[in-house]
Amino acid sequence: MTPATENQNLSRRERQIMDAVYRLGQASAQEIQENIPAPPSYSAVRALLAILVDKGTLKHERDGRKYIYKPTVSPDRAKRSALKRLLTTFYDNSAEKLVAALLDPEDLRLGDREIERIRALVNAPDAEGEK
Amino acid sequence: MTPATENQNLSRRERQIMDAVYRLGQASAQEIQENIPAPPSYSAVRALLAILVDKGTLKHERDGRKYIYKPTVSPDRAKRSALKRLLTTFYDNSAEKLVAALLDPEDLRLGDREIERIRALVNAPDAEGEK
DNA sequence: GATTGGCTGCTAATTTTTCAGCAGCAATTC
DNA sequence: GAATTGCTGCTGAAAAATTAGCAGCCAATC
Repeated sequence: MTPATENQNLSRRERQIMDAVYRLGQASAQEIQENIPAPPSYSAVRALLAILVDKGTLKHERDGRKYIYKPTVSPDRAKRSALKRLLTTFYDNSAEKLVAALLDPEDLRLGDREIERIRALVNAPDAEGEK
Repeated sequence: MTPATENQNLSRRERQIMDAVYRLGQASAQEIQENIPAPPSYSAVRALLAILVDKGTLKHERDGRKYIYKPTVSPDRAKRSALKRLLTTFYDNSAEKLVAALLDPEDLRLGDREIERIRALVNAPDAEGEK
């Protein structure tokens, strides 16, 4: 009876919608539609949203006359879960490999600033007391 | 005309199978079945595999009498793509935030060893020449 | 107070996904 | 050389996902 932490069982469209919501933090049906690659009709989006609310992965609040949708799982938990999944699927559960990829200019092009900030982060004496 | 880099259009089962293949590097139908959470019948797995080969996201090679399945997209490209997706969906496109999450003991519990290696990696003078 | 705009809830139908079963084939075992 | 084992290819059917359309409601506008 795992709660909504179960991301695995979402359909393609459902997943797209969840991604959009996570990206936006929260959003109206219309905003969500605008944030999906090749979006279906507005009405289809709303149908999917209703399904997701029913499944318990999204909740909605009234904002004036419209609904604003938010994930039921806290962004933090969702991030953590996605990060772990990435690690196990692609990086052999090695944080080191992931960081290496992050630094690899073939992969991403980080600015010197960003690298500097990462360096500071990692070198901080309390690399575990943080947050 | 993006090639098989397009991960987005896979169904739930297809996605599960691809994840298993990426995790394993390469695998037989049977191994794949064993690596899926609540797997369908062997025969269903093979049906899905055939679809994926047809879609061009997997290729197979004979190994003796059986097939070994591999992604058509190189693991490197797949990793990069997944990493970027994680960044944009959950970390606001900030590598720094991602590293912070990596170091956060709430998220992962990295060993001191691992942290040390990451530190070395980041501090390497050629934080961009690295491969 | 009638009209318009933007949103909801619901429904039915099409399309896609998912599944299991069957026949065939080659190697291995007896 | 017959039987067994483990795999492939194919097919039809059930289940799930995806879609668009319609009616209703509330508030703002004229």
